Amino acid sequence: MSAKQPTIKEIAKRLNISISTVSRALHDHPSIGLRTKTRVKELASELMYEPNQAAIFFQQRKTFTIGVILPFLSEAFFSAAISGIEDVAGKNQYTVLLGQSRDDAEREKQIIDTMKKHRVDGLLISISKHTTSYEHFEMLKRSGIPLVFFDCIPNMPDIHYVACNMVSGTVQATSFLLKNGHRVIGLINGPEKLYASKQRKEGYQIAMSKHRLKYDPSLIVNSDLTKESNCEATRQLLLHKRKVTAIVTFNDYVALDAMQYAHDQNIDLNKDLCFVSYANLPLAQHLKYAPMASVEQHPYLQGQKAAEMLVELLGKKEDEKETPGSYKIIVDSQLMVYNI
Amino acid sequence: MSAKQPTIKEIAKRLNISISTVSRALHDHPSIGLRTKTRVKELASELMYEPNQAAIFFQQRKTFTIGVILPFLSEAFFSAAISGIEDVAGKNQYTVLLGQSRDDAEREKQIIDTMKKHRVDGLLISISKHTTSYEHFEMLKRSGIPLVFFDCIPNMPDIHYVACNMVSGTVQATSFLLKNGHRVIGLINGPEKLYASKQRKEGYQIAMSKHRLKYDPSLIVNSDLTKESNCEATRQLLLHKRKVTAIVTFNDYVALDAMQYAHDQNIDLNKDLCFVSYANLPLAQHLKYAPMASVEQHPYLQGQKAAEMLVELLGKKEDEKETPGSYKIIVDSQLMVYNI
DNA sequence: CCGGTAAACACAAACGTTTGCACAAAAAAT
DNA sequence: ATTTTTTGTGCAAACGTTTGTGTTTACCGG
Repeated sequence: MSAKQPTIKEIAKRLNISISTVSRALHDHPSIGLRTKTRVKELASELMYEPNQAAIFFQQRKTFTIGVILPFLSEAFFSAAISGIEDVAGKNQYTVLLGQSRDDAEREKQIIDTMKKHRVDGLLISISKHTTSYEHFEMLKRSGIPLVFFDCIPNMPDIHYVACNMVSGTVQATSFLLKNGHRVIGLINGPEKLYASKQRKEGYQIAMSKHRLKYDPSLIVNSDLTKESNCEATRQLLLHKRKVTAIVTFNDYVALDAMQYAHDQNIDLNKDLCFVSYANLPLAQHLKYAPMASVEQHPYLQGQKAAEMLVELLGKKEDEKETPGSYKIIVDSQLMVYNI
Repeated sequence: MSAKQPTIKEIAKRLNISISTVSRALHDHPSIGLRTKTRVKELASELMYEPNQAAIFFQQRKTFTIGVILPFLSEAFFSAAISGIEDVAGKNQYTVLLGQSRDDAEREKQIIDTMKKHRVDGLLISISKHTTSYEHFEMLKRSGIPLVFFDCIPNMPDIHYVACNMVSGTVQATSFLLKNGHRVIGLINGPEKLYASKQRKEGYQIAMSKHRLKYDPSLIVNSDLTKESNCEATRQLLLHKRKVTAIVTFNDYVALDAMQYAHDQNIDLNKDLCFVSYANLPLAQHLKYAPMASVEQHPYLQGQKAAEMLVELLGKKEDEKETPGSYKIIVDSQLMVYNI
């Protein structure tokens, strides 16, 4: 059946010309006569010749492959982000190698190894929330593999990244509640050490001071984002000495747990207790209890930007001169208010 | 900085031995003395030598890469499936190249081309719902690239695939409603030509005849799965001359639209009108109106099985002898009843 | 008619690895 | 002491391309 793939050599032999001539003919090299060019091209398409990319990758020391490592594709944010990545990758002749870390630092490291083995040209990473050591990232940098972080970025100097401005998003979210008359607003934040958590906290504080309200640290509770932890955090806020009338949650999933918990405590949602969160889940309209508003983080856009950045880095790699600076892009977040 | 990757040649030179010896030493070839073996290995790890996979891929005519093409990662089903795929791929030293067809036949074809260019060893495909021509699949087969379909499979002879038995799932779903006293049950099905639709229809009929009820074709309506179409289908069923008290829907997303529409018509859900569907969305518990039950299709398992099948095919490829038969695996579906 | 130039092509090296085969030295068998 | 076997290495080809540097032929102006 499948007569093994014809090679450039085969074509050369049949046409009684040299391999190099065939190669150049196929690439429209100027130093090849029109006659031979057409002869070569005709035979090539007749034999259904396709260049052996493996050989080319090898020869050019480039695989035209970019690795993408992220925690979970099941999170809407990431599946949207990877679509953005895929699109710009495809436009630039790159293809994407996928790896899910499942929020496991060990797995993440392992995936990085595999990707390195596979000689990806560059890497796009949203780090797992349990990644504490950045050794493997440094290692990659040392091997000269360009790295662009997105969404969840490590606390390292001189890295390229695109992230979302969660500060402004949180200011918007909190201000929205303040404008609606709420004065005692809780914040269920993520793990304390997470950069994303810091930003939310900062945004919360800014919004408060903007409205000349004094910042009450006890209104912020941290959750490790498990269902239990989310409920516990909600419980704490509900038990707060001041009557909390609104809560900003780390993301929509946290909001769901919190709202369910509150509902189970016979609290009238979106009346006695309002929620605002992050992510803008696509199913929001179908949810039993949806938050009043959610901060859109434009995952597709972030994916696009990150991929574009990487492609650019890969391009300039040829110039050999590494510009010492690092690229940073901050995508603005945006509060989406639901009218239910 | 990054002194360019050390090669096997470099090691050979430093140790004053031949390249082949180094290669064999690193592979624990029996014909290499213990002394040299350790010497080689020590220097290798000292230089942080890593084999150039690109060269190896080229040399072995194998990339240890499998391509995965599916419609949308944003659908929970597929993100679960790809996790299964990734897991078994990783266990077998394969890595996965991703492509989303977005239910666009043209895109699908293009992705296949790219993957072929990248010389993937094999392909895992869930075809787009708009794919009508199977020419590109045939072409792949002719080039000797093993192909395994999963979930959404084309109507072609001699293909390898793993799919879910939607017939039995539908029998279960319909029987569940019948047992709960419903007698006039509607079915909002997908596009008529889809294999998945045929199976659901068949299951519906079987359940009916099992319960000695006569099959009423007008109780089955087709939808193209857009929101409008879903609502229109619901409308038709609600206007049916017989009073429909339960509806089986093509999947959870259809159910959501249908339930919303019904609710807007002031119908008391899960009382005057019950729903059962497919997919078992993870967010089901948080939904405003969830179906009473949903058929679980075990996407992770399907992904696993499909990947395992492909890996096996890739393994036996070496024996060159193509066994003419084709592999088929049918995963059983299972009705999950929610207790709300 | 000669030197020069341009056009069209061929040669060969290189990319890094694996692997069949040949070969030497040492060990074992005769 | 000679032959055979074992053990350890080296040589070189092969995988399919690209590309720098020759080499040939033909044409041109002078």
